[in-house]
Amino acid sequence: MILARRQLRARGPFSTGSSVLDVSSNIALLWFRSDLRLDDNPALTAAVESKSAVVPVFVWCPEEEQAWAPGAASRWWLAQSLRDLDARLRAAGSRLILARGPSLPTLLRLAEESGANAVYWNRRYEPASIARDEASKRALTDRGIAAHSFNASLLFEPWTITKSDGTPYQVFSAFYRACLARRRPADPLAAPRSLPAPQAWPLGLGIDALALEPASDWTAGLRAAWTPGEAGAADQLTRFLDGPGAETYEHERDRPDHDGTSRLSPHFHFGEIGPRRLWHAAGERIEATTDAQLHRSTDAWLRQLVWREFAYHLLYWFPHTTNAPLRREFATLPWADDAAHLRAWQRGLTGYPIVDAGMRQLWATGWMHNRVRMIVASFLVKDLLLPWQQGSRWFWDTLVDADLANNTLGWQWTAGCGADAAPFFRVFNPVLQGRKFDPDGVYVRRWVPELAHLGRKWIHEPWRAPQIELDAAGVTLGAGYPRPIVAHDSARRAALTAYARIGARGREAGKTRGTL
DNA sequence: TGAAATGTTGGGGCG
DNA sequence: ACGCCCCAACATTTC
Repeated sequence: MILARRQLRARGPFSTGSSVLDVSSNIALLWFRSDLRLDDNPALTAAVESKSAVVPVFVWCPEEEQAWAPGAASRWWLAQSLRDLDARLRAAGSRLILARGPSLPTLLRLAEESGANAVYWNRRYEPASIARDEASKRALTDRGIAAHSFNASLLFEPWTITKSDGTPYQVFSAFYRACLARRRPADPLAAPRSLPAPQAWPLGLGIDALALEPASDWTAGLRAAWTPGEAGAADQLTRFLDGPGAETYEHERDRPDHDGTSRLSPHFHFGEIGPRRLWHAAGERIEATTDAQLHRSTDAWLRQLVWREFAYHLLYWFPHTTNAPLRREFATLPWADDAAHLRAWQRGLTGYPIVDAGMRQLWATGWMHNRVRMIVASFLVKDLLLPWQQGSRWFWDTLVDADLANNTLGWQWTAGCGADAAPFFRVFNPVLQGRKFDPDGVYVRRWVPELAHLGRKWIHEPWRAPQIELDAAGVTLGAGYPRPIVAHDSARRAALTAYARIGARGREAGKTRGTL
């Protein structure tokens, strides 16, 4: 701390930074990855407390994510978030050094240039990241550079929660109970006021050199919808905790026509806010009130937070599930191969208004309401019988909150092929779901302007509307707005038939195993 | 975090 | 008044 203050003073307006008194000459790299915040950042706090000068670095290397390099929307967010992080670091007397990967050689170069003898980072849990980080830790240590890693992004790291026989949980409710039975997560750490700067900064790139943002600017919708960065995350949390949605979250979160969700998912993905901060805020709220509904609502969103933990748990223990079903027998399901159907789904031209509204919200804003994600996912997998991997790939490329663990869990849940998955016979009816969760059609009209003048009675099934109503609303089915690309009732029956065959095979296999 | 099919019940119209 | 039928509303089962 003393060192920090001394250096801050030395970095006054007339200082070049080279006159800093340097006693110990300990220098630490702080390797930012998906923890783009100063608040509750254990690696950052540890680096500062180690009495080292701190060199914050971010290394861009999508190749190391293997098949799952960030998509365009995610890269846009990353660029904004890195700018924000750099600004916050500058306010604390530091700055962010940007570099292009591969990570390990880049860290070694930066360590050499800055004279660092330690690297601090917060752990990631994707299979490729784990392998990369373990190799990096070994290589750094071999070269006499200390490597320290921490947990910033989970309440409970995946290997700390197992059943009594040591195997991972595969059922959410049991996992949830096990989490609640734990000692409560540590309190969040405060952001350091200042970061001790080194005498000289290593060479870094400008953000444009990382080419994160698209060449042609289609990001107006993203910019209108989001404020990436730590302050944006904090604002969003405040809005959510204090806003009218807070006490009614339990039900409001299912209403895409309202604003009842936290909309924190992209902030979470990039680590602009951590789960301990949210857990802590929830705890304070529960202690401060006796309102039963507020309790239930708070429980409901902590439950959502634990779903996120469950997703990381599953990804850690079953890393192949990003591409292949956890329940192997689902690989043999007779999936369709229909490029036109896939394209109609992607573009929001299926003829089912709630599905199309969701897909267009995704395309325009990089985000989709969670209830609608379930509806469009069910439609792709059950109505179109297209492989869930095609859906997860599209979400990956278009979501600003694209997250390997959450995306994998969500799609395997929908397809019924994952841990604690939806039962195969659960097929969402897009008309009923629309009526139930967007009863006035406000959400549909917002994202499907062709239907803007259609009344609430037919808004979720325009193909059944009397011609006179369609004319009055200026809707021309088949031209302005498509007719349904499949009939839901027959599509549903076809899916049940296909899935039932898998079910029979699964039971057969189970019987066989049982007799062995 | 579903929906359809099927079963049950009870009120009211009506002969 | 009574029994029969219809059917809405709700409950249960099934996919």
